[in-house]
Amino acid sequence: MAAEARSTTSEVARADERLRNSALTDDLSFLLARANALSLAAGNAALAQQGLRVRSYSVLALAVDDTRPSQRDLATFLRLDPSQVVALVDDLQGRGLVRREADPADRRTNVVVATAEGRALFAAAQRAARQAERALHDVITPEQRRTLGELLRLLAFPD
Amino acid sequence: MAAEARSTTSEVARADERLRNSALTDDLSFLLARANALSLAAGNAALAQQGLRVRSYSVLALAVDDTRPSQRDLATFLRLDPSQVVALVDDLQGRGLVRREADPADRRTNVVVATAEGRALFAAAQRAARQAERALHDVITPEQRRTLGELLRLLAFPD
DNA sequence: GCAGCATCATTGAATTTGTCAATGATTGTC
DNA sequence: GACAATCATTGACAAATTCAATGATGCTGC
Repeated sequence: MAAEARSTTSEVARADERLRNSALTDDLSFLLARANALSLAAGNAALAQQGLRVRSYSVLALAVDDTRPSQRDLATFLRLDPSQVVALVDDLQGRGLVRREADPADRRTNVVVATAEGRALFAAAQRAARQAERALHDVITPEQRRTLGELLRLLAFPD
Repeated sequence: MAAEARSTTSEVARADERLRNSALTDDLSFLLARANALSLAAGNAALAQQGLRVRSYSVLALAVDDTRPSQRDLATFLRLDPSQVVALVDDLQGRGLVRREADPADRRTNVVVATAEGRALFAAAQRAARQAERALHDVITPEQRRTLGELLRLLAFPD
């Protein structure tokens, strides 16, 4: 019979309930971190079928655009160390998804561009990513999604 | 004498500008990730003076509350692997900031509670964290901050 | 022109974070 | 009282983060 165990489903739920009333829950940073963790997990799961992770997907996305970013540009924009970009581009290039092209204007830099295969894979990956994102975000209305995007953009790109 | 180099300040800014118009910028997941990266960096910097990181700060925050969470509760709530919680609590306990207490109702679990020192340190850390957060978030109005909090809560705790 | 400083990509190392499997102690179930 | 499940813990490994050093190239000022 034992005293009511705290590990019962209802008890665990109650513990979670209690924690949700903690001070942390008013902390934008915490909410940001938790929402991001969920989003990242869902994204990685959705992209796994294309052999991508959120990281490499982001690099590929920028390579697919006609922006011709240098590796430095990618590092700055994605908030990565330049050495991480080397590894990411190495991987994508090794799979024939992107190319490093010489920049005629500056021979120090590599411009990263997607190959045809890269574009094709990205198209499929984007569909998977969008679907996963939609599933995650259908707890809020499209209107709220727009608002959220605007607010996050302000935080993510404070000028 | 050399064609206009792309590494000029204005050129880098232009590259960044171009990237900001990329498809990624419409991606809530990406914005979430970037905003979180900034927030995390600022948080860790602010908490460094107390010898804390965002991680350990979060654990301490929940231990300071009178919620008496088990380590499993902390893992679930913070989306950490239970083994990570072990390391975090080990560290905090080693510094005398928290205690593991036996749960009379279930001898398998440890309840994590803050010591007096832990509470004192947390108070200082919270001030530092709030100040850093304020600096980060003063690009949006208090009203927007409230809205953002509500929306993030929906994403972070989808029930 | 060229000397000195800055920037880019790259390598390598150290640290932190994320993920998983296995284990002993305990608990709940039947 | 046997059996499955849960908790904390350990250990191993992959991924991500951070930092310093380096060779090639570009820029600045003289």
